[in-house]
Amino acid sequence: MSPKVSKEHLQQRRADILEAAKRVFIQYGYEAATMKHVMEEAGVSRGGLYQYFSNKEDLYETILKENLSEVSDKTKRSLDEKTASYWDLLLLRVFGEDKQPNDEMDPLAPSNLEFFITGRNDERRRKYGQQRYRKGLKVYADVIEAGQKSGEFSSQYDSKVLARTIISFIDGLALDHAILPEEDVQLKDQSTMLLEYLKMTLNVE
Amino acid sequence: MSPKVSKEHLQQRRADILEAAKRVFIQYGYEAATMKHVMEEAGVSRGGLYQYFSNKEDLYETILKENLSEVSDKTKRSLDEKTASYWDLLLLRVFGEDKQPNDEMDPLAPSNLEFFITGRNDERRRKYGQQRYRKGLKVYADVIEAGQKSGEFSSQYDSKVLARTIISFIDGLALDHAILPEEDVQLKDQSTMLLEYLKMTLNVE
DNA sequence: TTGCAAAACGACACCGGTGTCGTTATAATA
DNA sequence: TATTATAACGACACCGGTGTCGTTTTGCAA
Repeated sequence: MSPKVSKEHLQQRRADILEAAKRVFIQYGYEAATMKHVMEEAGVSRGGLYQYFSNKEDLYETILKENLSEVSDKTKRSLDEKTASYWDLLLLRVFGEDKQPNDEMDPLAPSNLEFFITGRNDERRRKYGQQRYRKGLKVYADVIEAGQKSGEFSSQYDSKVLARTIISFIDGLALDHAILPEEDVQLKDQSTMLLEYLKMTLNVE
Repeated sequence: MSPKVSKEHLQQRRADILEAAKRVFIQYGYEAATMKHVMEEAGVSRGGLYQYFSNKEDLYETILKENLSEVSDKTKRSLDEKTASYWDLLLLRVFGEDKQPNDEMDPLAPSNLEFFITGRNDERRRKYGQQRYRKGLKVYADVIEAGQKSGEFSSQYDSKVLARTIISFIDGLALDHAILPEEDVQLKDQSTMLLEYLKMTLNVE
């Protein structure tokens, strides 16, 4: 398809592989996914794949990196510009675009948890995870702190503690729904509980 | 040590292996732990180990089984006998013996999460996890429901949804602290947030 | 159209973990 | 003390996944 350079083709191929890999990780999870799965899904050979990514870890971290930005960046930007209430900002960060409890969840969330928890004893992976987490944490903490300073939110809880707790809460929900079927309790129900929690701890509405 | 039967020696050996395995799983986590680690930690040969447990999964599920009971059983029993307030019962279940936020955590918790999340695509493992989870859920739901019926707890939230949310919350904390260092936010701080959450949703104190 | 750089290929060797099985060692029993 | 059932042993074959590397293919440029 693209021997001897061409940059565009090269990037396209890379993007294709990344897309395929993402699908594979969503389907199998991080541990169970193999490079062979990715090869087949992307329609590329072993050698071809390794030309772009040196191993599964590299591949996954690339996906993580490119996925991180979206909502988080948007929240950060909005915070700087202060285009909405802090409460709206927080809802945006927590629930995404529709800003309210919903049934959707980042399909990569389970794999992410898997990636970080299985990597907790690996120096490199742990450092990477922590760094990443801190960034995410900061977004929450900043919004909360700003909201508290403005008087929009109650200041009864420490912004950092609250931020970390909210993230734990969210991760817990993702974990729970990765393992368990919906049955009588829907993800939406629990998202609503999370919303209630936010209202209570920030004393909003 | 114990050729030709003796039942006691046999059970002792089995118990020793189980103890060793537990240590190994705590240290390495489920995925990274190998039967070799267990062999070495238990001071038993490959063949010896396989005499007692047919594989890692078997080994781990046995540990899970024997660890499950403790607090959960105690709570269940207390509930039947109604020896304490439902609030006390709930605290016992959530925080363990001292019934208040603390810095400790089941050292196996991270491995457990790992075990269940990596097993989510395996028919057997998933079924097993779900069944186990349901049991745990029921303990919470029963306490909450009883407390609500007695008027001790507010009934504004559905007991099942609340139970599942509490468990998610707890698992989220365990996950968070398996991956992240304590830094400025301590596990105890977040346990306190959990306690607050319980008070708010059940309208206690 | 021809030459070439390098993208794509896939066979291969390697590795670590697994579970088995024939052998050896030993505690109970008579 | 001899016998024996079987616990314990550890070498081995196997397997699936990984990453490499020599070969082939192919798009661009002269």
